[in-house]
Amino acid sequence: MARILITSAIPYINGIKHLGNLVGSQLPADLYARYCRARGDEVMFLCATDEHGTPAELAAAKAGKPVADYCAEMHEVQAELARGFRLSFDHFGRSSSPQNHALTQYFAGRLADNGYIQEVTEKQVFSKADDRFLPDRYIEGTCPNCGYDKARGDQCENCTKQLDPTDLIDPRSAISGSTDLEVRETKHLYLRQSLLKDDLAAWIDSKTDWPVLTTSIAKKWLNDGDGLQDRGITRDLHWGIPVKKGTQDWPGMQGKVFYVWFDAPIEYIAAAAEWAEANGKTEADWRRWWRTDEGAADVRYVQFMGKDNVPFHTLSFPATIMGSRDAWKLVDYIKSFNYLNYDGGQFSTSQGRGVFMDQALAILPSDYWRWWLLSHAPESSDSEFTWENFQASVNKDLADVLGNFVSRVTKFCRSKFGEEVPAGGSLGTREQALIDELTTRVAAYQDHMAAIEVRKAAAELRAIWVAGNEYLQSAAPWSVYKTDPEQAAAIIRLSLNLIRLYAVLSAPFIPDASATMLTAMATTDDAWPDDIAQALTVLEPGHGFSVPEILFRKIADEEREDWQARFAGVRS
RNA sequence: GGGCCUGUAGCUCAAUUGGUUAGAGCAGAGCGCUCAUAACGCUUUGGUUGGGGGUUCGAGUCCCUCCGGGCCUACCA
Repeated sequence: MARILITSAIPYINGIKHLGNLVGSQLPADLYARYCRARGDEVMFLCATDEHGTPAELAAAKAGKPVADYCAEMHEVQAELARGFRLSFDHFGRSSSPQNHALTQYFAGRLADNGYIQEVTEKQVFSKADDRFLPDRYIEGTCPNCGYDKARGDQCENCTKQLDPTDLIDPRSAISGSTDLEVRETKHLYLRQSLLKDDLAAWIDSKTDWPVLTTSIAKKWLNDGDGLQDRGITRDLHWGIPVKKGTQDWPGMQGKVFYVWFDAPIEYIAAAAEWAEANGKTEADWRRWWRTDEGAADVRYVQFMGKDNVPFHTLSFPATIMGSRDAWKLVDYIKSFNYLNYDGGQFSTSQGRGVFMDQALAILPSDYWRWWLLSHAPESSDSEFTWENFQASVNKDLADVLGNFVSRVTKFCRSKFGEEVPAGGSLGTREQALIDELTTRVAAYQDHMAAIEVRKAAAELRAIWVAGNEYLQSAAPWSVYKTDPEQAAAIIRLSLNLIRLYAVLSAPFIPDASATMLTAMATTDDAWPDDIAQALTVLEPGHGFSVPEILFRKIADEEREDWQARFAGVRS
C-alpha cells in the first residue's frame, strides 16, 4: 500500500475564493486524494488558510475587527465552503496555529545555525498616518516615466516600467492616502538561498517528469539575471509569527514577524501536527509523514498549485528544508495549473467579476461544478469559463449521458421486473465485448489519474459512461423482453451492475452523485474494480434497489442567461 | 525590454515526443430506437495545423521570421 502525502496551495484568508482559485489547487488535489484512497493507498491530504501579511491586516481593519477574530471567522467560512465542495482534507489547518509558530521559529533557528540567514539593514517607506511600513505596492504616486498618477511603488501599471518607491512623484499611502511618509532604516533577516542554488538546480534537474510549466518557472528564477536572489523572510508587521531563533529571542528583531511566504509553506508540515492534535494522535503519527528518518522514507509527496505559486514551492520552501539540514520530506511531484478566465476576461476578486465559491453552491450542487471545472482544468494553457460551455457540459455529460443512463435502466427494470435485480439469462459475446472495452478504458482511466492528467481522465470517464448507453442500445432489452424475458433480465442485471461500477469510478469527480447511485443500488460495496467482469456481478439476483431521484437536472436557457447577467458585474 | 507558454474543425481539446490518410466531445445534417431527464445509438459534413521560409526520405511536432493570445519578471499573496 503506497503512502501519499498531498497538499493544496493554501488559500489566502482575505475573502472567498473564486472558481479559478478552486480549480487551480484544492479541487484537483481532492480529485487525486479521493482516487488514491479508492485505490487503497494511505493518504494524508492537507490544506489550510494562509492568514498572515498586510492584506489580512487591512481586510480586518476594513471589517472593523481585530485581525485574529477576522481570521478565525474567515477560516470558518472557507472551511464551510470546502465542505460544501466536498474537499476531503484530512485536516484544514491555519497558518496562525501554535504548531506553525513553533515550526517556523524552529526552521529559522536551524537556518541561522547552518549559516543560511543574513541580517540586512535596509531602508523602507514608513507611513506615520497608517503607523506601518508600506510594501512597495501599497505606495502610490505619479510615474516619473509616463506621468500616470496611480503608479504603484513596484511597477507602473500604465507603462509597465519597474519602479522603486522612491522614484514616485508625490508618493502617498495606498491605504490611507496620507502623504506623510518617510524612509526609515529597518533590519531584516534574509534567507541566503543563493548559497543553495546548485543544490536546488540539481534537484530540479532530477525532476524530469514534472510539468513543463513547473520546471520552466523554476529554472527561470534560478538562472535569471544574477541567478537566485536571497530573500527577505521578515516583515515589520503586528500580525504574524514573531521572529525567534528556535525558542530563543532574536536580538534586534523584537516586534517583527516572519514574512508570510516563509511561514505559509511550513504550514503544510504544521497542518499535519494540527491533524495529530485534533485527532488524538501522537507526535510520531504525524512525523512519519514528514521526516524521512522517522518513517516517511516511503512517502510520495505531491503538491498542487496555480502557476503563480511555483517559485515559492520549487525554490524558497525547498531551500528552507535543505538549509535546515534535517530529514524533512521534499516534494516529489508538483502539479501546477494555469489560470481559469471568466467569459472573456479574468476573474476579479476586487471587481466581483466571475463566480465565487459561495455563489456557485447557492446556484447548483457541488458535483455540477466539480465536473465542469475538472474536465476543463487549465493544464496546458489558460482556459475559460463560459456559461454556454458550462450549460452544455452539464446537460450533456451529467444529465444525458450518465444521469439518463441510471434513469433508463432503473425505471425499465422496475416496470418489467420490479425493484430487485432480476434472475435468469446468460452473458453472450455482446456482454463480453463490453467487459473488454471497459477493461481497456478503466486501465487508461487509471493511467491518467495516476499521472494526474485531469482532463484526459475526465474524458475517459465520460467514454466509460457512453459505453453503457451503447451497450444498452445494441442489447435493446425492451425488444428482447417481448420474446425472451430471461435474456432481457440478464441485460438489465448487467446494466444495474454498471450503475454500481460507475458510482465507484466516478466518485473522485462527483462524490455526491456516486453516493446517491450506491444508495439507490442498496450497496456499500465501493471496492475499486480490479476485475471488471467480477465487478459486474456484485449485485446478485434478488438484490433490492430503488429508482433514485433525477441524478442531475438540466440547466435551462433562461437560467443560464440570468446567471450570465448576474455575475458579469459587481459583487453585491 | 527580457524570459516562458500558447495558436490544430464553428466551440472545447487530443495527437504515443520526427513516422501511414491529423483524431474526440459539443454544435450542424441524415437515419434508427422508443427503456429513459425530448433522453440514447448509428452514419455523416467540417482542417493549407496562425502566415511565410528552411532542415529532413518524412514536419502539427525541429530551426528562422512575422502576426495574434497569455503568464512571469523577485516587497500582494
